[in-house]
Amino acid sequence: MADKGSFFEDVYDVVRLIPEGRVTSYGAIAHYLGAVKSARMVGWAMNAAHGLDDVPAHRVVNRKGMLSGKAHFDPPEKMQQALEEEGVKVKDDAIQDFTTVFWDPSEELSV
DNA sequence: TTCCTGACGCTTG
DNA sequence: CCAAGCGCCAGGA
Repeated sequence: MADKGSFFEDVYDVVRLIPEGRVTSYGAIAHYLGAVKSARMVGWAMNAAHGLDDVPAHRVVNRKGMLSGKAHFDPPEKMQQALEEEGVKVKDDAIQDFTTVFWDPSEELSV
């Protein structure tokens, strides 16, 4: 968060702070960054995070809890697998108990 | 420099 | 209630 070279770095930082077994939505991250209307930018940032192994993109889903970006992973199935490994139940490319495992940066990071 | 596309989200029909 | 369209910001060609 200190060095904000680009909007992406901010996103990466927040995603990296996502605790294990928890997930968040693009909109939540965008909201935390102050770009509520730019949820798409968050997703875009994740696209650039492709080469970053420090960014657990598999913990980021859309507001419905669906693994929308699953198709963008190296092995698409790895996203669901990684989530289940952390204790997150996934069914039909959708996170179960999404509201329970949901992690809001604005709440946990207390702005 | 201009046009198009894109891991989303909300409002309206 | 379900489905479709529009809005937004930024990067790449």
